[in-house]
Amino acid sequence: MDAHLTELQRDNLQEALSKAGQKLTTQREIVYSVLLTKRDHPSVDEVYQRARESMPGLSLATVYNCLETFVSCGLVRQVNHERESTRYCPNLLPHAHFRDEATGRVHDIELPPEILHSLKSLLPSGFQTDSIEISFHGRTQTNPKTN
Amino acid sequence: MDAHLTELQRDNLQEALSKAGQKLTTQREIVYSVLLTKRDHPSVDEVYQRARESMPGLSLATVYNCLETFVSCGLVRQVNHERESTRYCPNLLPHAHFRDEATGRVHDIELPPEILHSLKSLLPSGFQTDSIEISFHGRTQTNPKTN
DNA sequence: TTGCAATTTAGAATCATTCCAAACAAAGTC
DNA sequence: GACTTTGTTTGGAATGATTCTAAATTGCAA
Repeated sequence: MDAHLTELQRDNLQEALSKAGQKLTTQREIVYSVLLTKRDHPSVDEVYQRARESMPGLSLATVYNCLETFVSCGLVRQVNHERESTRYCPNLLPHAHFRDEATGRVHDIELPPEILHSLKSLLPSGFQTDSIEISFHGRTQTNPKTN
Repeated sequence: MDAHLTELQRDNLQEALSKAGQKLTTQREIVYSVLLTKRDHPSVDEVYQRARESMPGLSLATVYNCLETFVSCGLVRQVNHERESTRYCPNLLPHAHFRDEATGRVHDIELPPEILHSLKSLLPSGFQTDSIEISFHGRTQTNPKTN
C-alpha cells in the first residue's frame, strides 16, 4: 500500500505546481498520493499518519504546507464541518458534502449545474461568488451494506 | 444602547428556555438581546464585548454557555466559515450566508423552500438530513451604498 | 561550483474553545 | 423563612488545531 502516483497523476501534479511556480518534491508526491489513494476525506492528521508509512521522517508541518499548496493550486478542496478539523478532498467536480453524524463519515454529493445556477440567482445584484459550499448533516439509514 | 428585550422577546426566550428545562437568567437575557440588537453575525468575542457594556462582570465562559444553550434550544444558529471563529445569528428563517471576503461581513440570503427540496432530492436513498448549510463566498460590488 | 530561492523541519506560539471545581442563585418543600 | 436540590456562573487551567519561526536542506540556474 505504498504511496505511488501513476505517470498521469504525477504529470498532473507537476503541471499544477509549476503553473503556480512551485516545485515537485518527494513530500508533495507522497501527500498527494495519500489523498488519491483513499478518498475518504482524511484530516491533516490522518494524512500525516498515512504519509509516514512511505516516509517516516515526514513532519506534520510539511503536511500542512503541502495541503495548503494543493488547495492554492486548485488540486484539492478543503472540507469544513462545524468546528471539526479540516478535511481534504481531491474531487474537483462540483459537489456537496454529506456528513453522517453517526459515523462521522463524509460522502460526496454531486451537484448538477442547474442547482448551482438557481442558487446563484438568489443573490442580490452586485454579489459575486467564487465558491458555494453546501453541506448536509444527518444520518444514513443503512441496509446491510452502505459505504 | 443598553441591552433590553421587548416583552415579546423576553417571553419568547423564557418559553424556549423552559421548554428545554432551563432558567431565564440575567446573563441570558443580555446575551440574547445583544444578538437581537445588532444582527451582524457577531463572534463570541464580539458578543462578549458588547454584553459587558451592560454587565461588566460577565465572563467569557458564560457567553459561550449562553450561546450554546440558545443553539440547543433552537433560538439561534451557528455560522461557520472556513476556519474562522464561530458566529451567531438569530434569524430562524431558512437562509444561506454570503461572506464578503473583502470586508469579512456576512449577509443572509433567503432560501425558498423549492430549492431546499431540490437539494434534498439529490441525496441517495437512505440519507436523512436534519440540516443543510449553504455558504457563498465572494465579493459585493458596491455602489455607494450597500449595507 | 557557487549561489539563490523555495522547501522542509522541530518546536514554540497562538487562538478559539472546552473543561473544571468552586461559589452562587433560583424554585420548590417543609 | 430556612433548607435542599439543581442549574448557572465564574476564572483559570487545559486542550487541540493550526500557524509561525528560524535554522538546516534541497534543487536548480547561472
